[in-house]
This record gives sequence, C-alpha cells and structure tokens, in this order.
Amino acid sequence: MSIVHYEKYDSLLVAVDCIVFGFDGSELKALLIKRDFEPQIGKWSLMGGFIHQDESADDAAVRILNRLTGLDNIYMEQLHCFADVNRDPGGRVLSIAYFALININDYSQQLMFTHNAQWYSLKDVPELIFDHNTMMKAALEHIRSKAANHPVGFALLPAKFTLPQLQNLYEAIYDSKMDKRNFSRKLLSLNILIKLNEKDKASSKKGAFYYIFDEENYKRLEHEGIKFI
Amino acid sequence: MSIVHYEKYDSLLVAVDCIVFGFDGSELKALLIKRDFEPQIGKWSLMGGFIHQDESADDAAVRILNRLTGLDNIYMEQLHCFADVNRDPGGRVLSIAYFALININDYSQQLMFTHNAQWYSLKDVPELIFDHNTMMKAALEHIRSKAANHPVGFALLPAKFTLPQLQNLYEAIYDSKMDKRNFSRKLLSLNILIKLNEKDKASSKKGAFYYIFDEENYKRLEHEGIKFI
DNA sequence: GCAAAAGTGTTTTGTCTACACCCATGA
DNA sequence: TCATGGGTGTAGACAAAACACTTTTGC
Repeated sequence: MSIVHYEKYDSLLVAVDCIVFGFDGSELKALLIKRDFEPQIGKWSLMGGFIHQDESADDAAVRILNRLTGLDNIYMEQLHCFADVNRDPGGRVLSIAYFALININDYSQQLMFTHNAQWYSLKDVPELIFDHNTMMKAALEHIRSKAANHPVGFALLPAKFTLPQLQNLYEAIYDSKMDKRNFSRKLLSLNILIKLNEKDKASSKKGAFYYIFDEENYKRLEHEGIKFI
Repeated sequence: MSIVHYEKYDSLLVAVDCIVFGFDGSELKALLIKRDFEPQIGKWSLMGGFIHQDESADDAAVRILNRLTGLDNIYMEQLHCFADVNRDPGGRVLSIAYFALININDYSQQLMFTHNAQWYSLKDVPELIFDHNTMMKAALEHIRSKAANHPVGFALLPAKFTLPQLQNLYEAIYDSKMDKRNFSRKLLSLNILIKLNEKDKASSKKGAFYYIFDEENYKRLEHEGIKFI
C-alpha cells in the first residue's frame, strides 16, 4: 500500500482500550487489570493495546479482549476516540475506547490471573491511569442510554435467567429500584421472553421461573430499538 | 515528550473528516467540497485533514472547519472513528468523523468558493470518496437520535426564528410532517422559547411571531435531555 | 408456622394523537 | 375579497406510575 500522497503528514500511535462490563446477578462490575509495563506500571488500568498497521480498530479490540478473557463473539461497540495531546505521559497516543458486555461467569479464571485482572463494582472503581476514569464514565453513560432503548440482557446474563435477575440487571445499570409488577408487565409485553418449565431455587424457597430470550424478536428489538425505561 | 516505552509499535496517519449540516429554512443540507488533491482529486468529499502531532482531534476538527467556513464556536461533536485497514486507497489512514451544525447563512461565501464547497440537500448527496457516504449516513442517524432528546435549534437556526421555521427544521431532520398544533404545544411547554413582540412577514401575509431561545433553560435541556419526539 | 422472595391487577395520571376552524394581511 | 399561511382547543387512546396482598416452600 502506497502512502505517496500523504508522506508529509504526522503519524501517531493509536491504542484501543476496552471497558468491560459484567453482571454477577446483583451488581454491575467492570474488569480492570494491574498494568504490567511502563509507564505507570502497577496502577489499575483498562485492558488495552496498540493497533497494528494491518488490522482495523475493531479487529484490534477483538484481539485485545480475547487475550484478556479467552472469549470470542463478545458484544462490543466503539465508544469514543480520546485524543488529547497529553492524555498519555508516555507519548502522543490516541486511544479508541471500546465497551464490551460479558457474562461474568464465562471468562477464563486462568487468564484473569495471568493478567492480574479483577472485577470491580462500579462504586469501587479505583483511580486508573491516564484518562481511563473518564472512559469508564463515558461507558457507563453509554450503557445507560443504550439499555433504555435496546435489550442488553443477552450479553450480560446467562442463557437461562429469572425475571428477578433481569430486573436486578436493570436496577444495577440505573442504580435505582423499579416496581416488579410494572417491570414484568413491560418485559413480558415485548414478546422477547420465553418462560421455561423450570425454576431457579438458588435465591428463594419458592423459586423463580427461568426464562430464555426469543432470539428472533430479541434481535429485531436490538436493531430497531424500543422504549425500555 | 518521550515515546521511549512505545517505540516498537506502529504509528498511523489519523485524519479528521467533518460532516457539516446546515438548515436553510426548509431543507436540511450537507456541506461538501470538491477534492483538490490526490488521490481521487475532483471527486466530492467531506472536508477533512490530518491531525498534527501537537493538536488534539477536537482542535483539528475546529481548525479544519474554520478553514472551510471561517466560523469559530461551531457546534460540533465527535461521531465515530472509522478505522478499516483499506478505507483510504492512498494509505493506512484512520479517520475520526466529526459532525457539526451551522446556520447556513453564517458561513463565508468567499471561503466556499475557495474550497469549491457546495450545500447539497440530503436526498441529492452524490457519491463521495472512500467511506464518506457511510460517515454521512452515520451523521444523519446521529442527528436524528440527538434531536429526539436534545434541542438542536440554536446551532441551526438564526437567533430569531418563528415556530413554523422550527417545525420545518424538525420535519427536515425526520423527513416527515408533524401536526402544528401538537408541535407548538410541545415546544411551548418546555419553557425554552421566549416570544418576541415582532413578526416575520417574509413567508406569509399575516406574519409569524419571532421567538428566541431561553438560553438558561435551553442549555439545561441540552445537557439533561428531554423527550422531543 | 414463619420468614423470604415470587407472582399477580386495578386505578389514576399524564402524554400522545387526531382532528378543523378562524385570523390577519397583502395583493 | 380572496388566497395564504398563522394560530388555537378538545376528546379519545394509550402508556406509565402508584400501590398491596397472596403464594410457595425450606427451615
């Protein structure tokens, strides 16, 4: 590939940083790693890496997340490109932030240890390197506006889940309580839930019925959008 | 600034491309330029340029838009970073797309001529270079979702405007007709409009009252968001 | 039998939609 | 006087919000 027309221009280092949200049934958490290289080695950070000459930003994000979690097919979206001149004291580096949603039980424990990774409740997120706290904040705002119009359960919940779990997820995202009667009425009216003849007895004596998503209707709503809250 | 820690990584050319929307009172238009350098000289394109080593992406967008329009203080937001490997046949170039809203009467005619710039109605946008049609489409979707929850009139309308003009703007953004009774009721209930004792007689014999935005309430809604449509 | 969570309906309130006529004016 | 666009009100449909009791079952 020729760059003959552009040779007089500056080129820059471009990184990808991933904000990974997970849900453990009651709290929304973010995956952080203890940075193992300079500058700022030892501080908490988002998982990131540099984009290679021959890969797209999306591909870089997939590569980096796979390295951290061992997972493929992660739900992921580009969030924003952070491009202040001095955002990284190690040099002029742009960072394209991606945000990802994963089922907290799917990731590889092994890789977690390898990367010194840890799940943090959103309230307890520590001070991060560079502008990573800003990225985290932007990602939280994004998931909130996203969840208001699009179903986000598939990515964050196990395949079988209960209505109370789904409600917990929404309550965690918005950090507020909802009325269970209104919540279940709303969700059931969307025709994206299929009730199973099986109960989860883990969190109550009576037990709560499991549901799965109706993939077809779910994907349609994911694409078209709906009013959730 | 040192890049000692990162010297083994690839660096890339990073451009900024600006989708500029303007409103002429009845139609929503986009500002395009005839490209005056290779590759693809002579084709229609978004206004763009490369980010310098010592400027942020936001600053680059401001610089590039000022060069095109002569305007400062343009309403502008980052849209998305387009980073496919082969998006630009001239080399590996990332592009950060910005979208901007301007009052179509404010821009400098002089600079328009200098840059071979032209306003195109959204329906008539021609084939553009690279992935610029994709950027345009993303920008249109963005302004639509933005306008649904945030007032966008300040940037696109003159300081004094009439209710029919404001309605025309929304109709242009959504490419659909609205009921004027419902529209005025909704807008007036938001407390962001101040009625002036003065009429615009340009488009009717009776004349339509001018309004200005109540800056304080407007900015609050711009920030917090509201339900517009 | 009691504690703990699941499940279920109704009423009220507010918001969105649809719809039609009169007004002011310049030509 | 008439053609043109500006301005205004009401009724019905629908969606959101508030609210409390019964069910199941493990202990």
